[in-house]
Amino acid sequence: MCQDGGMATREQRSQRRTDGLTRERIVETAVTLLDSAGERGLTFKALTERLATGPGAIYWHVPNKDALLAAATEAVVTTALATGTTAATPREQVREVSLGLFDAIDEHPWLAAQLTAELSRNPRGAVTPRIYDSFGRRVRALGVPESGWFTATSALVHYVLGAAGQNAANAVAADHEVDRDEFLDSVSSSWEALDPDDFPFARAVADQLRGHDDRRQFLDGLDFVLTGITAGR
Amino acid sequence: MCQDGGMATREQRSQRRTDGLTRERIVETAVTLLDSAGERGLTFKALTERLATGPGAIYWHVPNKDALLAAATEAVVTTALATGTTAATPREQVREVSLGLFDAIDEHPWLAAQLTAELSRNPRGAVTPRIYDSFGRRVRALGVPESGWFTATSALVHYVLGAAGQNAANAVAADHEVDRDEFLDSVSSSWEALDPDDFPFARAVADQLRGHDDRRQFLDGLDFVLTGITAGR
DNA sequence: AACGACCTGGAATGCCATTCCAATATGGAA
DNA sequence: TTCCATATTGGAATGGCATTCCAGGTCGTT
Repeated sequence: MCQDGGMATREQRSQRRTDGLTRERIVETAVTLLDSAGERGLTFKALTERLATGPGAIYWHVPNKDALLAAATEAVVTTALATGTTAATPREQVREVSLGLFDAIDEHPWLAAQLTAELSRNPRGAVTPRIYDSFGRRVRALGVPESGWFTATSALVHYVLGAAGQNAANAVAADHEVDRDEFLDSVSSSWEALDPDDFPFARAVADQLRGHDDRRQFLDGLDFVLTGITAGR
Repeated sequence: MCQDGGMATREQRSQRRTDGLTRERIVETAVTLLDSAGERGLTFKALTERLATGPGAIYWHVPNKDALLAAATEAVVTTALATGTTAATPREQVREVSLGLFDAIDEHPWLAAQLTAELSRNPRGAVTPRIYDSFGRRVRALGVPESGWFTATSALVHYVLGAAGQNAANAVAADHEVDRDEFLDSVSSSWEALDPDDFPFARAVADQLRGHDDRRQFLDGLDFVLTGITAGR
C-alpha cells in the first residue's frame, strides 16, 4: 500500500484548550464561514483552523455537516423572525415579516436553499412551524377565511423564498462585478441585442432592468400576492 | 512520497469506442443521473461508467461540472417551455406555462436550484431570456401597462420557482417515506402537538395539511399573483 | 491518587473533481 | 497506399473534502 512505517507514537500533544468548544460556538463559526464564502466556504478544514482544533472535536458536538447546516439555518432564521411587531395594519405586518426574511436571506445568501431543504426534510423541527406561524398569524389577521389559511400562507412563503432566493443569488453574482449599475447596464444591452423575433419581451423590458430597485420590486410583488389573497373579501 | 515505480508503459489499451462520444450524449446521461439520484448522483465516476469511458474524454467535450449542470438545465428548460399554446385566455396561458415549469421541476427536482443559479450567474445566456419571454409575453397579453411588465413578470417567475422548488424538495423527501398520506398525517399530528401558545397557527392549519393537493395549491397561489397583477385594471 | 466519563485533535480512509499524458483513431496529403 | 497532423480517448496521478478511528488528555468523584 504505502505505509510510512508508524514513526513511533505521538510524543507531544499540543496544549489542550481551556476555553470550551461548544456546539454554539461551532454553529456561530459556521455561520461566519457561510456568510463570507458561501456553502463552499464551510469546510471542516476551515472550521478546525478557526476554532484551533481537530475534526474529531467538532464531530463530538455535531453529527455531520448537514446537521451543522441545519443548525446554522435555525439560528439565523430564529433571529430574523424575532423582530417585534411595530406595524399597524395586518398588511403592513406581513410586509414587515417578509422584509425581515428577505433581508436575512440577502445577508446570508446560503439561507434560501437551506430553508427550502429544511422545510421539506424536517417539517417537524422548530423552523418550519416557526415560519408558518410568523406568516400565518398575519394572514389570519388579514381576514382570510379559515379554509384558505394554509393555501394563502403557503403561497406567501413560496413567493418570499423564491424572490429572496433569486435576489440573493443575484447579489452574490453581482459581487464578482465591479459595479452594479455597470453590470445591469451590460446585461440590459445584451438583452436589447437579442433577436426581436425570438425574444420580443426580453428586448422590450431590457430598459426596465437598468437601475431597478430589488427591494422595491420585492415589495411590489408581495403586494400582488397580498391583493390576490384578500381579493375575495 | 509513495511512488509505485512506474510499472512500464501501458501495454494494452482497451478497445477504442466506435460510437462517438458527443456533448449531447453526455448531457443526456447527466440528466438521467440527476433525475435518479439528485445533484449528488451526478459524479464523473457514474458518468464514465454509464458512458464506458474515462474522465479525460468527458473533459474534452465539457469544461467542468458546473458547465455540465448548466447544459443539463438548459436542455430540460428548453424542452419544458417548448409546449405549444392551446389555452384561450391570457390568464389560462400563464397557467399553462407555469404548470409546464412546475411539472418539469417536479420531474427534475434538481432543476429549481440550477435555474436560480443560471438566472443570476448567466443572465446573458439562452435560459434567462427564454424564461422571461415565455412568461412576459403572456403578462403583456394580460393587459398590464408597459411600465409594470418587468415587475409583474419577475414576481410571477419568483413565485413559480419558489413554489415549484419547495414542492420538488417535498417530493424528494416524501420519496423516502413509505406512503405520502401516512407521512402527511404524521407531520400534521406533530403540528397538532405543538405548544398552542407558541404555535397557534401551525396547530390550527395542521388539519389542512392532510391530503391537500400540491398541484391545486400551486394553482391557487398562482391565481393570487395573477389577481394582484391585474388588480389595477 | 486513581478511576471513568467526557472531551480533544491528529492520522487514516475513501470519494470526488480535475489535470496530465501516453496511446489511439481518422482523414487528407504525398 | 503510406504517413502524418490533428482530434479524441481513457487511465493514472493529484489534491481537497467529509467522515471515522483512536490514542490520548482532563476533571469530578470517590
